[in-house]
Amino acid sequence: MLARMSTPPTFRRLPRAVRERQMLDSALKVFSRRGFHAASVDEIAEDAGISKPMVYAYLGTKEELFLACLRREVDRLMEAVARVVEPELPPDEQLWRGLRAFFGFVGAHRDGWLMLYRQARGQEPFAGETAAMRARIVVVVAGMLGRALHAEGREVRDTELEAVAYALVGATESLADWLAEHPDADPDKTANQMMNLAWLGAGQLLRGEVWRPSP
Amino acid sequence: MLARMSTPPTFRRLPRAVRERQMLDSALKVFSRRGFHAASVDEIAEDAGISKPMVYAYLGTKEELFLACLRREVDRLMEAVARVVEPELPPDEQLWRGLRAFFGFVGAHRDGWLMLYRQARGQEPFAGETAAMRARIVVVVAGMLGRALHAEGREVRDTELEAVAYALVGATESLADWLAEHPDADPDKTANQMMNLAWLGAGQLLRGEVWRPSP
DNA sequence: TCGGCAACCTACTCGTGCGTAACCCTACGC
DNA sequence: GCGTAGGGTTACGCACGAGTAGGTTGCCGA
Repeated sequence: MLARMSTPPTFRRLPRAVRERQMLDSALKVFSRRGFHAASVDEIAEDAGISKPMVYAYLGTKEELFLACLRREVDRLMEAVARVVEPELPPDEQLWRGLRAFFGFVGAHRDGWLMLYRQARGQEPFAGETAAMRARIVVVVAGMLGRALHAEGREVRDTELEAVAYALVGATESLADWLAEHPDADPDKTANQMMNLAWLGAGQLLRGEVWRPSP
Repeated sequence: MLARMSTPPTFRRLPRAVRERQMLDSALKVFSRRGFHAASVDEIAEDAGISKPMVYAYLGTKEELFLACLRREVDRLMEAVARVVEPELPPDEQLWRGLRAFFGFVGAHRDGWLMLYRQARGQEPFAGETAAMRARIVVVVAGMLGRALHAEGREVRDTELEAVAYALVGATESLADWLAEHPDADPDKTANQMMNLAWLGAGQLLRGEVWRPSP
């Protein structure tokens, strides 16, 4: 049985680099849906169209595979944002471009976003990786806000600034999550909504206006 | 070896209700740190000071145990918020009280928050449970904003309102997460910051002010 | 005081899934 | 044409952990 079909090289031997990409693609697909523990290396190998020992030969243990996959997504996301945010631009334009790139990435790479946001947090060996990424982003956002306010002649305490940045990053992630679950939604429109909330809301807040507890 | 110590009833037999509480407490502790899959029923049983078959006898399978644990935390959180948010209050006062209760809960029940936020999302059998809770909260927040704006004579499209509510819930969660990792921080102060961001930011935004893409 | 129920245990079975040993086969350089 | 390196496989060892069978002990009411 299984006599050779008329096209012998249907199951081609492929160079290592190509196979590694395929494996990482499959790993992303499976890990992002199931999470680290519920995913099995067998399933990833099958999805990639090769057998399990190849995965171990090329990418190492399951943990290393998850990390390689995670790092690739972190790099893709950071690179997509960094490419459009030029340092000479005014802060609001930087934020706007960054948000567009971010939501664009989430819209185009649902799995990558789920990997970063849903799976890599909490699971202990990997939580630090995303936490570090988040921290970098928070610092960048806080910097933008700080510079924008400085340009208007206002100074705000760093801890205050960082808390606002933290909240804005969270709001952005939340909308990204919403976007990931509404594939027909428009990333640019979402970016616009977030930009409004960030620029008007945080700006006015940091400018000194406050809501008073007892009316 | 291990001859009976001088205090025979040190390891007391306890009524079922008490044991179940202890088990759920231990389950929360272990699940919130390790996640569903990495946690073992043996570890939970050991932490609770009993043996594994007791867990199965009282709370059922591992999945049912996780669900019972999760539902208890959902109920606690919702109850803590519902207790202070009286429907007759003006919307801003409702939001303020709700935020205080929420951050208070997170500060006092770190594990409960991690269970809800980090572990129960993404892991497939349970994701729906927290998603439903989130959805309820988003609707409530959107309702508050809508009523507040209505009182000022403004109407905003429901989708717009929901997106803003989604972002605010995300911002709140993000600050809660920050709070959970800074045990010395003050929940009330965090609630105040979030209140400012929500009330000033979202309010002004929904009132019609926009940031324009090209300056 | 004595049955019996309910709390609790030890000691298994058995499936699942990571990681590997030991092999095959084809293309390409020489 | 032939050896070898590298792409590929099957089939297994082995550990860990969910879930259970079956027994033991203490408490409480009649």
